[in-house]
Amino acid sequence: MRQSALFTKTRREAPADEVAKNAQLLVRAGYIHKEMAGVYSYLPLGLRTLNKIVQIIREEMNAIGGQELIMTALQDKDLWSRTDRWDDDKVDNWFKTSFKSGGETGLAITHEEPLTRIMTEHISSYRDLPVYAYQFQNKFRNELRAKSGIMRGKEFLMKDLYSFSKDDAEHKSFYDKARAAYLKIFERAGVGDQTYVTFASGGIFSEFSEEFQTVSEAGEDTIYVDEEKRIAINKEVCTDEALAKLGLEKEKLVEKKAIEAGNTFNLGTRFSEPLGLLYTDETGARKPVVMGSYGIGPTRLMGIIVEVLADEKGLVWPESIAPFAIHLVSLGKSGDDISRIADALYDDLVKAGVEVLYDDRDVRAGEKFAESDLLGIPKRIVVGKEAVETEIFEVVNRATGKVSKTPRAELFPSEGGPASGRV
RNA sequence: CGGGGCGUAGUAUACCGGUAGUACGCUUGCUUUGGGAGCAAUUAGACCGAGUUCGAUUCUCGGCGCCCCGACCA
Repeated sequence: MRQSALFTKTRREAPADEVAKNAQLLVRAGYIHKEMAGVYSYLPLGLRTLNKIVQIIREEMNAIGGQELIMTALQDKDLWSRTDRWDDDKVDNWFKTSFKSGGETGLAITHEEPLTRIMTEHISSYRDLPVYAYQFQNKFRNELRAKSGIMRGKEFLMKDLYSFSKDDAEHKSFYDKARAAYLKIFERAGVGDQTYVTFASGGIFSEFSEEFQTVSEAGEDTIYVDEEKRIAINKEVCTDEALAKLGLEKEKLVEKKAIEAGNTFNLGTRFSEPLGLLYTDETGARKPVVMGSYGIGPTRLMGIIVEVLADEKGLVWPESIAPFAIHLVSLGKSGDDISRIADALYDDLVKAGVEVLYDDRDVRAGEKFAESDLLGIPKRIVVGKEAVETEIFEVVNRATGKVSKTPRAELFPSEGGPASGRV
């Protein structure tokens, strides 16, 4: 895309009402717009980035047998009353509203109840199990205090997958697959090294749940990490008893600040029993379905990646989730030789299937470079006088700052091998 | 929800009981052209309501909104 056609602008100064690094940089770079406290819109660059994250998650969920659907935001009060999760005493962060025709509704905080009910129409025999279903959907949580930019909002995108299994053994087998898939997602999103499976409170469902915690100073949680085993335990549940149960030694643990990037729960029959999700087994006996739920917030993950990878110049995206693979920066003026070379390179890169943001504006070089750094696209190709004379282009790696001189032909994805710059 | 702070141009900020200044941006002209350049001109502003006062953007109260600490965080 030509940058001259991009409607968003960058800002030199951070907004006065944001303290979190992720929100400051994303607003400055024009990726997001703050609508209200804890409520953000995703502008073209932000949406492209978010969609990359969503697609990685989708691929990994599909790979373990997940089937994608989408449920409603508006929720049925009666349904939630049946699992005792409607009253504000029980769940205090509902956004509730009413129908003009009478009766209450609420905006979904999560989707165990509606999906369990849906499954009662589709699961009746052991032959129908297991089933794995997931969605990407905006969740609404009426937080008393939104904070940390896009990492803890009142409206945010969530990937939630639910598993429906015959028994604990079948559930456990899938649960382990889901854990592995989650680790792969964080790996692909560029924060694998910093992300640990972390034992945490299971809330009202189970003794423990597993959180996926990404180490960062911006984190709200404190975890104790065992670097060797690459697992951690949340401070909230870190007792001698828990450590013994998990086989962790106190001396080997290192305290870190971390952000919860994902969470998986063993739900057992907490929802299937009250909502009547039963199946008939081989012997003709009626049994409740064993459930699990698995959440990752793509918008939060986007914030985490900013927190972990950004530097003093601005955003730094891994290739896998950057809004564009290449930032092509022309230092020419429209109509001159430099511009013609840059235009031709842009056209050829697009034809080759490379996602390019082309800074074709008549703006000074310094401003273009500063903006390019802020936007955080992994590779910058600079077209200056040298390129006109030699067909050799300057390629700058945003993360490392390394500059390399590259002949035109090598700017294109190679046949067969790993495509450089291709996404 | 407890405590604290703050609302001034598109953005970031300053001063003041006598209707507001700066920087960036925007628009225009000239210069400049590999790290947010320079000069000049232009454009544009006191969250809402009530009160005190001759006069309120400034003081008081209420509302709304935003931020921070804590609590909370299926």
